[in-house]
Amino acid sequence: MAEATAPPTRRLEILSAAAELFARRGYHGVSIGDLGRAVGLTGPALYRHFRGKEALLAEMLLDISERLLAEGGRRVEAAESPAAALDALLRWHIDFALDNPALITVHVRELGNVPQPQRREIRRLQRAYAEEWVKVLRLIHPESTDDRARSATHAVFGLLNSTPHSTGDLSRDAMAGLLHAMASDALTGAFRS
Amino acid sequence: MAEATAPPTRRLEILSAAAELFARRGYHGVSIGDLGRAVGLTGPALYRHFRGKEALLAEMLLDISERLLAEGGRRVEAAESPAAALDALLRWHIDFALDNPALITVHVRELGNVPQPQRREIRRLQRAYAEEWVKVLRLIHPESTDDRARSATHAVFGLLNSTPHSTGDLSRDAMAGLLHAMASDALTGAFRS
DNA sequence: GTCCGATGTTAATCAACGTTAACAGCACCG
DNA sequence: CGGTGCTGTTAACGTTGATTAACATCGGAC
Repeated sequence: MAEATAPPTRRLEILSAAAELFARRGYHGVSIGDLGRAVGLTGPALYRHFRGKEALLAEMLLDISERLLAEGGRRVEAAESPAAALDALLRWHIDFALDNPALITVHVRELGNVPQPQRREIRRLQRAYAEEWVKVLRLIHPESTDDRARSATHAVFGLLNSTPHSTGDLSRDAMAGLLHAMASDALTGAFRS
Repeated sequence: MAEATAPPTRRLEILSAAAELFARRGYHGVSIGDLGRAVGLTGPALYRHFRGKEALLAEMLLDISERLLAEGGRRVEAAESPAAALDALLRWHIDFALDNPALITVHVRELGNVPQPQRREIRRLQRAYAEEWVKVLRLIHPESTDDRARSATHAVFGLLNSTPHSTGDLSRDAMAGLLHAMASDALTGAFRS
């Protein structure tokens, strides 16, 4: 009873459905059976594609962290000034959050459920991504401190990542503009002594 | 083997420990046994104080929502101008978040695990609290829209509630000041057309 | 045409969990 | 004193869940 189409799309299809379910009900609130059903399979079928539930989550978070860091770093390097770099980071993060609300939610909430070997690596990537922001902020505000820049960065992440909880009152473009304006101003406010 | 002290403190003690555990590992990641152990009891002992695990969570979220709304409303009424009201809301929310990081985390993440009769009530309270912010923002920016004010409010909640994820680089006072500055500026940025 | 690897399925296993039952000590009231 | 709640405990129950085993199908390589 295999589907006519059995491409390597399956893994991605499962990851995508899992992101949605994990975001809505939490990692422990979703069973392997739920996951399978979401893509038209039975639970055990997932073991043909992933080592287990934890491995699935780990791969999901690893992928998100890598994408955030890679593209973030790319845009910073391409920028011609610290201010432009910050703007590029802002736009990248906003686009990612608006395009992948479920991924952002899981990324923020479920790290604690990833087993240790991979948990470390994900944390490393998350930290490296945050440090991109810190680095740029320190170039713009050399008179401040790393600690302040780090706290401001996390606060802005909180602001931008809150998107998934917004019930979509605004259009995507309006929301992107709003978040950009708010985050920009928050970041200048963070360094006004 | 009852403790010498068996005051009604027990309920609060359990709720407090539960908040900490739920915040760290998520509702489904904490067992009744874990909960009991955290206060020096066995799992089944909890049923002397709560109807069940869901009821415990419900009571916790209900209490948080009520406190946020009650004190928020009080401060708004006591304020002499919309600007002062906004400032009061800001300070109240920041104080609450910094003093109760675990509660804030659970409040944001675990609504979905509350069973239906009480879920509705909690949502109602959360909405009412957010509408306090919206109301004040609309007084300050009558030319804007409710939708915009609502989205801005949720974004600011995200910013302020991100505190628990900050690894405490700054002192409490420094953090409070930083959050206040960032949120204030974010909210003016939200309405600059 | 046959064989094989990839991809499914159903049935079985084993642990964990929420909850309830049965029982015990303690404080306090008469 | 004797009883009666209140608050614990341990043992037992039933369910659910992750994982594995055993078995089926299909498409393509030879």
